[in-house]
Amino acid sequence: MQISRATEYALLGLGYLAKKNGVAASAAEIGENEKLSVYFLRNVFQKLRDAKLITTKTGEGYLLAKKPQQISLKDIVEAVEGPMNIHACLQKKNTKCVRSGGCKILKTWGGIQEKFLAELQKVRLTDLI
Amino acid sequence: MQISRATEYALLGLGYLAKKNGVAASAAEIGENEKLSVYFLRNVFQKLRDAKLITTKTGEGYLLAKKPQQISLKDIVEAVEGPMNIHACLQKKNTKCVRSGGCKILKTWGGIQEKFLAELQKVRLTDLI
DNA sequence: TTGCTTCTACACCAATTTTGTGTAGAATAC
DNA sequence: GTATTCTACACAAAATTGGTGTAGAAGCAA
Repeated sequence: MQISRATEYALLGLGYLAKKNGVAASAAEIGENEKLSVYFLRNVFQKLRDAKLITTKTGEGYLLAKKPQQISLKDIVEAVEGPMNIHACLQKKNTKCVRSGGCKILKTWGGIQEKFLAELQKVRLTDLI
Repeated sequence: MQISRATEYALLGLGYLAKKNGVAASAAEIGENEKLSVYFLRNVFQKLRDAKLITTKTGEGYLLAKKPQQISLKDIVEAVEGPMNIHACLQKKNTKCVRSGGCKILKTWGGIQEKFLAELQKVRLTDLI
C-alpha cells in the first residue's frame, strides 16, 4: 500500500503555502521551489480547491482557505484521493455476499479504517512543516 | 486508498482453508466455492506460499502452514502486497531532500504506518471466518 | 508404469489507474 | 489593453492490477 504521488504533491504544495503565511503563490512558483511538475500540481490543486482547502485568485495564485492548524491530514488525503475506503467489497452493492466469510472481513476492515482515519485527523498541516 | 483484490483473494482463500481444518483444497475447489478466478487465485497463493503461510502438495492442493490463530492480517497483507510503505518519498535514496518540509512529512507517515501495522497484527485469521 | 490431478514458473495481455502534458479561454489586476 | 494565472477540459505515456494460458514437474493411486 502506498500513498499516491498526488497526495505528496498536495502536502508539499500546502506546506509551501502555509509558510507563505497568507501571501498567494502561483503554481509556477510552488513547482519551482518544491521541484514538482507544474502541470500535475495544477490538477492536484484543483481538487484541493473543490474541497475548499484553498482559494484561488486568477492572476495571483493559491491561498490557504483556513489556518494551517485547522487543516488535517485526513482532509488533505480525502480531498485528493476521494473518500477513503480501505476495503472494496468484491460484491456489488445491495446483493448478498455469496462468500463464506465475506461480511466478517468487511467489518474488520471497517474498524481498521476508522482507526486509521482517526490518526490522520490528529495530524495538522502545522505538524508537517 | 484501497486494499487490492489480491489481498481479498488471499483472505477468502485462507479463510476457506481454515474452515477445512487441515484438509487440503485445490485452487479449483477454492475458486469454485468462493467465486474467484482460479487463474488469479493461483498467482496469489504462490505469494502466500513464498511467505510460508501455506504449504502445497502437488496433486492435492493447499494447506495452512500454521494454525489460523497464528496467522495475522499483517502477515497476509505483507505476503501479498510486499512490505508496506505507506509513504514513498519522491526523493531517491541517499540524496538529501530538496523540499522545504520533506523530512517532517516522512516521519509523520512513518508513525502512522506503525500504528496501522500494529492494528493489522492484532487481527488473526480466526477473526475473519 | 501409466494416468490423473494439481501445483509451478513462467510469459503474456487487457483494463484501469496514475502521472503528466497541453491548450483555449476566462478572470483578475495593473 | 496587457500580462499573469487559474479553469476546464482533453489527451497520452507509464505503471499497476487483474486475469489468462501453457509446458512441465511432482505426487498419488491403480
